[in-house]
Amino acid sequence: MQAPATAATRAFGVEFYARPVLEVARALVGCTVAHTETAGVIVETEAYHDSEPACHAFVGLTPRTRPLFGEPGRAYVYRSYGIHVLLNAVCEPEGVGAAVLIRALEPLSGIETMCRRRGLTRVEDLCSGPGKLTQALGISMDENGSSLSRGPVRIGPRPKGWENPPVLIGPRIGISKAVDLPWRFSVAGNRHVSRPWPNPDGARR
DNA sequence: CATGGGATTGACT
DNA sequence: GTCAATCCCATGC
Repeated sequence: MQAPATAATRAFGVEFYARPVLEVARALVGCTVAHTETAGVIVETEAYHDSEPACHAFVGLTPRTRPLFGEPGRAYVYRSYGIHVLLNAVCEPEGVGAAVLIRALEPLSGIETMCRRRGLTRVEDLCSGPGKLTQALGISMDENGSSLSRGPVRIGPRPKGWENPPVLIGPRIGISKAVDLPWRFSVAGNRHVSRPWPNPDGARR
């Protein structure tokens, strides 16, 4: 008996991540992230690379940045502002410090569990931010360095209907260095993106 | 060993 | 719009 091919049963191998981080950041939009019984579709990512100062790996190899310089396809998980946990996918060959920050998901399964973990009921509030989605999926610092191919956190291909999402490219959010690099990728018009893009005409929505 | 700064969020004016 | 919460860890003495 063959089990149904769910998001949790297929995952990318190391070769998916062992290439330029900008390429992976773009490719991950529309892909799935799964942990325990919860899963979502990636609708927003950002790329970080040790050649630019916004990346933690810019300072070189330290205990904190060790996973960033390690094997591609592993999770780099860290605590932000003492409160939130952020999930990254390590990219490029070993020795290069680079990763893709997963910034927002569209919930796919386990939504009741997500609501319980978040203490909320509005679906748009569950995973619309890097700290929110780790809470909704139950991802903790324990997952730092773990394999995104074997789990417990797994990232896999785009589900049906997500084969070719419209992707917007722009500057990254919430950083104070290298603010102009257009290294943020998001699904155009998606309601689960962490923050709306500024209107070209400056008008508020 | 002491200090300071976040790849954020939610509550509040 | 402003602001505080609170942990990891890099840096400097």
